[in-house]
Amino acid sequence: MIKPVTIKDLARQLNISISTVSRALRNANDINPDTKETVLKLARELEYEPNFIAQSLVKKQTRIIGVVVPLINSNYFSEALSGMTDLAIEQNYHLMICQSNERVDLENKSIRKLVACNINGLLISVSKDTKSPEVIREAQNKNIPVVMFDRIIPEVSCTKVIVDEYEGAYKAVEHLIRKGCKKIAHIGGPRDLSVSKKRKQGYLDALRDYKIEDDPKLIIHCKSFEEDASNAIRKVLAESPDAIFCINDLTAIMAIQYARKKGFSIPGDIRIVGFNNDPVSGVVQPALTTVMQPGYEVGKLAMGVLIDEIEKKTAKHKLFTLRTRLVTRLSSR
Amino acid sequence: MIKPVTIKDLARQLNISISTVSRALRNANDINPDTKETVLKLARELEYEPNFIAQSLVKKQTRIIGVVVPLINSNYFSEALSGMTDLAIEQNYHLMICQSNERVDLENKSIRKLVACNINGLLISVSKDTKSPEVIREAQNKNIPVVMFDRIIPEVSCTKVIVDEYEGAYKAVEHLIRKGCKKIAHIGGPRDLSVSKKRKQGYLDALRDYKIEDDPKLIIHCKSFEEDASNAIRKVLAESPDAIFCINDLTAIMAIQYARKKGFSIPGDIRIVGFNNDPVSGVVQPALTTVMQPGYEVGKLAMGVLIDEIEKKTAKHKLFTLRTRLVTRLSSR
DNA sequence: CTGAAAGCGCTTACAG
DNA sequence: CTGAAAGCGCTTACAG
Repeated sequence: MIKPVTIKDLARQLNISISTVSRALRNANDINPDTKETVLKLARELEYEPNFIAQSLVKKQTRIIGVVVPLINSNYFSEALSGMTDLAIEQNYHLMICQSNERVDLENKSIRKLVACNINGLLISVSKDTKSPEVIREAQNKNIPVVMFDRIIPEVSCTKVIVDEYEGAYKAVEHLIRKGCKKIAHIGGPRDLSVSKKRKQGYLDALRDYKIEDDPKLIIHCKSFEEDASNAIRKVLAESPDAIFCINDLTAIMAIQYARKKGFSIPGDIRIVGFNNDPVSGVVQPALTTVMQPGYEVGKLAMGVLIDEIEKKTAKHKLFTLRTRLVTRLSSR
Repeated sequence: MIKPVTIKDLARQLNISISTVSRALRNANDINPDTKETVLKLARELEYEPNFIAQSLVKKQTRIIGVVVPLINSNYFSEALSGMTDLAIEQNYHLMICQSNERVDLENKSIRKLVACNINGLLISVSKDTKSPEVIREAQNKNIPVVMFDRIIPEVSCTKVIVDEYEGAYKAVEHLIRKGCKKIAHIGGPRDLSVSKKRKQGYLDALRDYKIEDDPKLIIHCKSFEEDASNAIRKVLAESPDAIFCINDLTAIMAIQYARKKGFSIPGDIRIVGFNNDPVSGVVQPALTTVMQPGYEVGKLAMGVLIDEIEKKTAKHKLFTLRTRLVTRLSSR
């Protein structure tokens, strides 16, 4: 094991003080150019590398940004992480990424660990069950800028970056209306999730704006995203709608398959629209019309505003809302 | 701005020395149980968190592990990252994740940055174009254990974790043969990628073992994964095969759709098998038979062996090969 | 069992 | 311009 070269080694060999070496290394202005040159030369020869940890300790600045997401392995979050990572490396920041696996306890543990690592900023998208802002506030109280994205909670006052789900849903339903649909059903998500509420509101408002009365029988909530969908689809089909706006692509695809099995043609008898623009939506038959959320951009923007807050020490606590894009495919033509 | 609680604060409030506080905190054995209890109680009350940076400096151990992947936003890699993250947090390690975006220069830049952060270990899956092991060796020369996974290169001597692609391909083709297929085509990937070679070899060996002669006209390589597929599919179909083994799921799905458009029934006329078990493979019509690669397990295992090397300072440079699983679905029934 | 002291590698007022 | 000194928050021999 070779011991790394330190400023002490340089100082000793040159017979000068470590303060001077330090100044030469970080290109201070109050130093004799010749001295500086000598130091730099030796540093190069010995392949001196400053110890990042020691620097962090004294400067109380690590350039590490902590990221907590519910899960890494999701198309949306991995896109967001991708955007964050690209910007971070460009700006010379380092990322520590944790996943909560949708568990509040692991989420809190991760945040605390990150804080203990002296992160300079925190980027977080909370788990489904996170209600309490306590641990995030702990971080803020330690003067760590926090930016929330996607899964935000109102209790935390900080800059937030989200996607305009409401508008996305509105556009999707408007599109169906313009195609001539009059009886548009909605398969929603868990009732109290903010995502579900916003998408449903977009649906309701689009109907209202086009003078279509909403019918409670056409609206079914799933208790979870995975389990209930087929049940919901069965119920909704019994009401013979001419279109279904689904909470996400997976649900929409299940709806398509169920409807086809029952002899309906898509989009002939029923038009179907999903949400997310999952890679899968482009390859199913028929290809699924869906609402694209700009995950990469969300990540990049969130990272950008966080870095701003870290460097300018400004905390405006703004809300950034990115727009969605309707991706029209065969399932609604 | 609240300054974080330090052991000094604890010591002052309890009127004992910082050495004692330190010992209580790290559960040393030469400490009075009562003293320890008091310290821990106060620590809990004040929400004391040890300063990682300070600990790292004195222990010369950061517990940070650097990870470099070609891209985060891929089903396979995000699964692997997920496995790594889960194990890392359990073992009290921290992850710094970078993506190379398949660019050798960014890959090298990331590795160097990670090394400057005093990472204790490096986990890497190289970009498509990485040929030279130089920068990885730089890390090894600084005594940083390196584990490669998935995209490995032979020039680096280190522990490696991969999936048995060969066997996966073999099993897929064997399955087709057992279904009675005699004329099995293969749409391969870029010719010189190790993935492509191994999967093709599995294909060839399965044919040979079952006394089916291979026919060069039934084997088409795509120059890239994205562009060439449709072209390849057209050519292959012209040879009227009774099955196609595709390099990945996306190609397989394109093949299914093209074949159906041409009036073939799947699996009636042609059986089709993909590779990866992408989430999409379960939802397309017909559902796609494919080879599942255990991404999460690869990540977890790679992290596990890396931590072993870090802690036990052993470097056996073993090769770990995880097995695939054939997921049989409608497209090959 | 406990405390005083040295030290991890670096930065930065403060004097000179 | 340069050096001595204090300090970042912690650990760990060493004495007692």
